[in-house]
Amino acid sequence: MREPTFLILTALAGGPRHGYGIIREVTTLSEGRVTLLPGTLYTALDRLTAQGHVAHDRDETVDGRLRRYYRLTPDGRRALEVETVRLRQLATAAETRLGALRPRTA
Amino acid sequence: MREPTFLILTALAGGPRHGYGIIREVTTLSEGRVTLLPGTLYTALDRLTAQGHVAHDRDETVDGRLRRYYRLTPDGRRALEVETVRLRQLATAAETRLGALRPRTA
DNA sequence: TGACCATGTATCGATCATCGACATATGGTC
DNA sequence: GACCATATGTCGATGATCGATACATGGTCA
Repeated sequence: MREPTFLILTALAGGPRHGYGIIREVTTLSEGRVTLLPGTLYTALDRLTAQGHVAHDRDETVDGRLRRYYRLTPDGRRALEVETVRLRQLATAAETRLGALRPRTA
Repeated sequence: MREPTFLILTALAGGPRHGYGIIREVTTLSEGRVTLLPGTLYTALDRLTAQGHVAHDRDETVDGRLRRYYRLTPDGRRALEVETVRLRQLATAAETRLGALRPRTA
């Protein structure tokens, strides 16, 4: 799973959101580092829906504009949990090796 | 940066290694989860060398077999550090949202 | 009035790291 | 003689992401 997909699932872990809302949430939770492109988001949502990680929630119309909401499925939540553990293990493994060769300054 | 590339840099953060040594080291540090394929490893090493993240270290011949060693450059070390921080931030962001909706059992 | 921006969903070709299979060679074991 | 571990390398296919584009609404600003 790549970063944009991970961030989409993370955004939905905070509750159902519509596409554009996911884009803004991902910008926020990545601290401005990642700006989701429409092409990435909507193809990812289609793929995640087909995989059962995400489900269509409801449609709303606000000010004449459609909002299509998505939510994380129990399956998607599990996938995100597994992925989170993986990322933490990777970070720890790298930190161990980086730290071993570079003694602390203080 | 994707997982195989990250693991290659992490393996080299422990000191210079030759290709096959990297494959075994990656298997170890990923706890058996990732087995690097030759196609992934050697194209990645070429790419990382061109990017300046990795450099050719030395060649050895052991039992009639060539060993081509690579090492992490200061640039590669910095890239790995940046990437590690990124992974940790991603994991933390996800854990916050996962935890918020699923109260602790104890 | 017209330009521009934020909101909102959607498609499509290009890019590029990885995958999977294959090639080639040596040395040891069964 | 077959097979496996060691060791480096190429090549076509796959697939998520990128970048551009399209289209529609409502608000602001000149």
